[in-house]
Amino acid sequence: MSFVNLRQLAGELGLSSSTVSRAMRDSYEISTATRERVQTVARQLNYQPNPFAGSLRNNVTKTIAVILPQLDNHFFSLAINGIEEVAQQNGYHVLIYLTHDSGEQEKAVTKYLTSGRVDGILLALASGTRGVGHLEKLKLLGVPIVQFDRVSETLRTATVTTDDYASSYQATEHLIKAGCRTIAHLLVSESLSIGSKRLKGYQAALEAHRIPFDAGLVLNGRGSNDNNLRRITQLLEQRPEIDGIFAAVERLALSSYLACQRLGRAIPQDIKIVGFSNMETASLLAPSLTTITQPAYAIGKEAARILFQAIIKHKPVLPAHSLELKSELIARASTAGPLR
Amino acid sequence: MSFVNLRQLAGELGLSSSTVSRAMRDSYEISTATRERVQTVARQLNYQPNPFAGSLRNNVTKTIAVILPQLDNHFFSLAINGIEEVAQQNGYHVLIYLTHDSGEQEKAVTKYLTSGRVDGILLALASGTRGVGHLEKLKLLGVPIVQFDRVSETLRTATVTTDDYASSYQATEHLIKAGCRTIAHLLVSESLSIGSKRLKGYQAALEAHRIPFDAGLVLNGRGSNDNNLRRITQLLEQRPEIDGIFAAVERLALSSYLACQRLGRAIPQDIKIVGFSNMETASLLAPSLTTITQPAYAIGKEAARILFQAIIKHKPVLPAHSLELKSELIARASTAGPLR
DNA sequence: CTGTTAGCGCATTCAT
DNA sequence: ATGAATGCGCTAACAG
Repeated sequence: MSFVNLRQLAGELGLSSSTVSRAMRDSYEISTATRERVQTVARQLNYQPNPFAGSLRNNVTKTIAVILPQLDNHFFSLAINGIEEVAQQNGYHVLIYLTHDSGEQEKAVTKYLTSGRVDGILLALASGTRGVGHLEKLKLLGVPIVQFDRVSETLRTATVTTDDYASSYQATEHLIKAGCRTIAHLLVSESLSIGSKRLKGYQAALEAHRIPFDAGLVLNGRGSNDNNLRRITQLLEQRPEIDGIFAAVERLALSSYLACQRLGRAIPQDIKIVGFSNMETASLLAPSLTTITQPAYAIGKEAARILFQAIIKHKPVLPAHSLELKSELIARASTAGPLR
Repeated sequence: MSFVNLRQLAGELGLSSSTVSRAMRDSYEISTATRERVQTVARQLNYQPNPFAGSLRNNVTKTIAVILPQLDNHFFSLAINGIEEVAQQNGYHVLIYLTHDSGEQEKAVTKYLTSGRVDGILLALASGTRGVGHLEKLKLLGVPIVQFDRVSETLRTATVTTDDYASSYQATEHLIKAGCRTIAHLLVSESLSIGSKRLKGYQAALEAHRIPFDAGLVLNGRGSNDNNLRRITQLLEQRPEIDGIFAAVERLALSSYLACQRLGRAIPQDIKIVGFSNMETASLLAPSLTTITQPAYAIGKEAARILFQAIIKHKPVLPAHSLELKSELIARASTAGPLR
């Protein structure tokens, strides 16, 4: 597909292909004169080395894979921005795979990758994943993996996460201090690390403030947004004493916001909401929504950075390289101008 | 990197590598017995063909590239969802590149791709792009390109877009019929196809309703969100007679929404806003915001589909294959419950 | 400093 | 129906 290959270029120059190869790679054993001549002609002929020949030869693909549940989520969009930037800096290419939170799809994707297609993997676990055998296999094959945000506890790799426990504790405490006594928790899949950690932070804050934990206030937000909206509305109707909501992910925060609007529950006078959200504008559009914002961009960057260090140094990514970044609780003083 | 290659597998089976190769590809000249034996053992040994050897041999990469301005935008996130789905269906891998709307970055990316790294390209043009020479070169090399959403008029390829002109006309007319007489237009880069088409739709609607066009009401929304917010606020202060806003992209719609809030302009009583937005929840969070929603997911799917047809049939992607999909104007009856 | 040669893993002739 | 030989484009070991 390239117009000209190494041999043709060498022919044009009256040199052997190995000399040209070396000249192109700035080898020390090539005279400056020939190197420059080679590179000039290469540019003229628009020579581009075939990346697959190189990969075949060197077992280096200059490519990483990013495996994600979805993209309809601000966290992941921002994370990819960070990943892609670091990848470009390192001269790497980024393959993207979406699992739609299905364990099966995740397995299928990892299977593609057992062929040595990539030098490393960045992974945010699907909520539908049960075992991690497919990932262990990849590790065994020597493919470095760095997990971010949604990580498996059993798979021993470096991880980049946020302070899920601490920020959830803080969020719940924020509600308690604002006077809430009956606080619902909208959960992501419990099998997900972020799910259980955020739940634990919520429970711990309740306990610290001597509020009994009530499992009936915990709603597992699976399924479509519409479905969640319905179920949240139901919960709020059944338990009218609820005066606070802590939502563990963006879409549940928004759904609960809508549910309150529809039920005519004034926010934040009548009921208060705190939710994880990385949508820059969400907290602005919904001024009464207090948000926990994760440094999504930084998480992507750091995860990629850790991965590249492992790739370049040919060292495994150890759990010890893990990082936990801080989220930010943004409590808006709902001071927006008149609306409606 | 794979544990076992074709030769080793052949050795294990007591066959030649060529037989095994044929058996794996279901060649007709292999007995059913051996074929099944081969495939069983291959599965047991977890044989995965080296994709680069295949690419080198066949000039087929099973990979496409998606080049985008950003990802901090709902349209592109959704589009990728569609693209990735179609790619998976066709057994293809997806490389992603972000240009951050810089023409230079776009050039750099296309340069990578002149090496035959991909079988085809899906492109949403950077607003910073001036010439399309870099893309012409790719076309010349025989790499099929399908443009979507932000397309160049000069580069002759298939495009997948929405009815930018018609929906902008409709949006503007919606405002006029709602009683607006002084309608501001918040524009994306004029050099972008979507920019000029949406502007023209706006102008045509004004003209049809005998409202003179006033260039002072057109604001070119470049730069950061904060910067845009400031400039929009300024415009609204300088021209208090403005009673309608038509925003050509999501982030400008949100910024204008915020600007109105801050200035204490009641929406929609005092001032009405219509904006392009693909954020499912935006129009819900901001019930008084009327939105034009593009079928982003479908656009991604269609663009990918057109590309794969070209790739599979080894035919060029002609402009004749272009598609224009319909957007949807969602005028919310602002019936949300009490808020604040 | 430069050329010759071999081999990465696979698919595909061409033989048998 | 199967095997032997060749080459895709490149790099590196081994000469000189």
